[in-house]
Amino acid sequence: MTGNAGEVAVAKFVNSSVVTDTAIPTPASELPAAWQPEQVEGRLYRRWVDAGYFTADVTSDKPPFTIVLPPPNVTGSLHMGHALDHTLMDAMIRRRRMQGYEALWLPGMDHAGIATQNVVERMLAEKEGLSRHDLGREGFVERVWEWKEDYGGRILDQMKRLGDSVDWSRERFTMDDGLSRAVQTVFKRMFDDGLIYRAERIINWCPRCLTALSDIEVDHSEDDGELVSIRYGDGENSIVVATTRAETMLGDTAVAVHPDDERYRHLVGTEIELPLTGRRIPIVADAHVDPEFGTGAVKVTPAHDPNDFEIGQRHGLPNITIMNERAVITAKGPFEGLDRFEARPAVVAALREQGRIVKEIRPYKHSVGHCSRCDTVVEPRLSLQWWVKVEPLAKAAGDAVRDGRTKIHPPELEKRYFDWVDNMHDWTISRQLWWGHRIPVWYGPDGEVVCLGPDDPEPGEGWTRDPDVLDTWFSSGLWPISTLGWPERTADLAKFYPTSVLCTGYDILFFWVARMMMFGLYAMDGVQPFDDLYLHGLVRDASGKKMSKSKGNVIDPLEWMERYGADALRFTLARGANPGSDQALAEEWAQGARNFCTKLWNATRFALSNGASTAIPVPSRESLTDADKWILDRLDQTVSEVDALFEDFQFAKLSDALYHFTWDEFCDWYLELAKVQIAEGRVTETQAVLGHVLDVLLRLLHPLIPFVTEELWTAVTGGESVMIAAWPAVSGASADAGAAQRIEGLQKLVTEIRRFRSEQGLKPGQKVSARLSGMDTAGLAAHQGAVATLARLTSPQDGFAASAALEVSLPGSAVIVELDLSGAIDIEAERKRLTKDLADAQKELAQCEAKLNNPKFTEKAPADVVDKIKVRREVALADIDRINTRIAALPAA
RNA sequence: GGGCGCAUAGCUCAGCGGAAGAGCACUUGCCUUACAAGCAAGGGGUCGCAGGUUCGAACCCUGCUGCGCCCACCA
Repeated sequence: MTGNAGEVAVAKFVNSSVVTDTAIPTPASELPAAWQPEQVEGRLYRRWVDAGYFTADVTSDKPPFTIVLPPPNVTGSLHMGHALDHTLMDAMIRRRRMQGYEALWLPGMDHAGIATQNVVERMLAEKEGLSRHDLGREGFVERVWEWKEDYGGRILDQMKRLGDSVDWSRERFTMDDGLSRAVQTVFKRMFDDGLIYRAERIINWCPRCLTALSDIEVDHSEDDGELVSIRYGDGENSIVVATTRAETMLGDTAVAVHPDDERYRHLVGTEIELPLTGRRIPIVADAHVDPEFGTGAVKVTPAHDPNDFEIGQRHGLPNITIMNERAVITAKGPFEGLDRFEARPAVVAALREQGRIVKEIRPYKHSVGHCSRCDTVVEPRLSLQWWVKVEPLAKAAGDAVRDGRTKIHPPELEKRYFDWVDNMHDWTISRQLWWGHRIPVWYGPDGEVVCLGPDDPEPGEGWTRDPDVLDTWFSSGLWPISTLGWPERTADLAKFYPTSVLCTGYDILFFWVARMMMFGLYAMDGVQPFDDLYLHGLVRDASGKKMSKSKGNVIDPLEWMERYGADALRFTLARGANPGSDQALAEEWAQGARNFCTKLWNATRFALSNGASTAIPVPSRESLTDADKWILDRLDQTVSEVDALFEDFQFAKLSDALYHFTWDEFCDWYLELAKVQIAEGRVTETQAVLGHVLDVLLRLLHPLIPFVTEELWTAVTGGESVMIAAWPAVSGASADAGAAQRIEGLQKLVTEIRRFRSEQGLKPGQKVSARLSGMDTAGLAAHQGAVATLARLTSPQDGFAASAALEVSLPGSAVIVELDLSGAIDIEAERKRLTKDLADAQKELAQCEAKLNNPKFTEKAPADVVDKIKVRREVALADIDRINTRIAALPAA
């Protein structure tokens, strides 16, 4: 029965029935009466770290299994999303480690450009009244590093609370020397390959952060605004345009209409006067204009709108910038110096005074972009920035998934991935910040532009370096390769790349995952950065709403860990993790998981107090009882089920399988049957089976709930650590169907008797005298004692007088239970019970007959289905017969 | 404007062509010598609505309704 995995754990005891002086299992009395995680978790975690269990050995011959931790922001702290993410990764890593892989889980942090710069700027302003400009670039960056040392990375300590078995010896930071080297190297290579270029275009600009933003750093929301229709020009040749941003009309350089629009055909090519400015602007025809929308005429502001910019390019229009970087109007005239939101009503008022406002819709709901870091309304701005030409990179990223080198789980999300990589725009990578990787480009006195690699000497006098830094996602995108030492061909890179699984929430598929794919494939000559991409859902509150600070429904994982333990939090999250779908989280769930840990604790403690031990060899199969064989077979089935579910990233289902095996089968039935076996004198054999089942079960549970299993497993086996024990393997023994059927029969019999007792109002503890017949034919002769104990029956004595009886139908037979209740039974309760059973049986019969009387069913349905229905009909008929007999035997009311 | 997903027990969710399931909540009885963070027994669902395919539909198809999410350059 013991698989090869089990033998590792048991090996040191097998040859001695007498426990020797080496590794004596902890006596049960030494386990505290209750599982108190807060007193144990920290100690266990330190022991694991000190023992070096988390450290991956690059020189080992074991096959590699690698996960890189999605680097949390240096400013961040652990939230439920991390807790879920980390729980799943840790479970995978721990299992692989136990399976004999060289498992590497690589941790680290992201420097989080804008977020960190904002945090430090705010702190400087509050504490010292200083702006970053007061300190200057170098001084400020120095202060950010100081901040990072003092306050950054709190999340790393919080990860230890969760039990993350990450390799701390390999911890990285996106701004450390090695990773900066990787950034500069890849930048230079892409620059040389023409994949990075500089261009003046309309970008998303945050007037508060004063930097460019990429498309994904902009959040869109439906906001209340206004739609104002303005008449340009006068008389016959006037034209009406509509806008939500009236202030931008100061920068208009044309009005556009659709080329096929009859209404305006005569105006195309003419000029019209732009109000308030006196400038004359052309009317152009452009297919981009939707003739159905509004008046079918559009004002064109090339310097302040991406569409207008394109129209401007097509028609050679000038770009007139009318705002500065803080979105303050710079156009000469009465509006100069006004903020864009002050200028808007002012412009409208001025136009109204001239009678040029034709229509005003207010409020007008439309989509408005906001800075994802500070929520300021983004301003499209014409500016010179650095770009990544994504087309070839994105194509490779798509192909890696298309040809199966990287598999996405769940596959439903593939489409989203393809939609993204197949339609990606070029990526703005320059940021007007100080905190980040500075762009390695220098400008010479005569307009030269030079990109340098990390080992190139810097140019001398007269050259200046580009002041901008790179988008944070640029360095995050390199994470799977840079953390392993790229661009050096390190041993780590050779052994651990490509990484095995990338595990993260589907919400950052585009932000991060697509970028890692592009960079990984590019830098590693077409080798994908990960084999499997597992995307889990988001953690929501109890009613399924997204957690957010403003809603006040954020749950702090640390609080739950304090209240219920890290294992309980982990089990709760794993149990809710169905692939691709979000999970709701209520505190009761965590209580349930805590209860599960307690149950496991008590069961193990009880087994140990009865001498459960892995030091005793499990008896040969022939000498096992039905109960032993049943629980060992079920354990075996659970091992293969859990394994298959792990391979398929089905964390909710495997958690559920383990929960039910532990509670419903091992605790509720096997432990009770084991008590009987021990009482009947079958001591060492039962102790061996108990020890073995616990050994395997605790190893199976360890990836999910590492702390409690470590504490219990070392007590049961005397082994060093369950972390380094072998992962359970299927035994290979074929399951004993007969034993399983007999145990199921026993369960049904006991449950029916308990039900009868409950309905008769008998106290659970009260013993009842009873006579069982038909046990032999049912194959339950050996289980007489167990049934009696579990159903609280005593043998009939002299003077036994059956006052009630029930029949329990089992496959192929029935057991009759006659009970002496020493007095009147509750006839009405009994009648009610039998009537309900009768109704159930009759309903069953009716369903079967309806099918069997339908010739189409008997002709077309497969034979095995028809046979099954026939058997069900026979059982129902027999049940009805028995129940009717019982009802007839009841005294009249 | 496109695309995707979801509607199953009071709540949160599995099941996705052959007897309606789990956890929590609920009812009843129990401190029965591992566990009251527990034990035992029990109640509860015409599987969103309307059609269709099939011997058979929660499950497949069509339409509808109601939610949710993603993408997009709707002035």
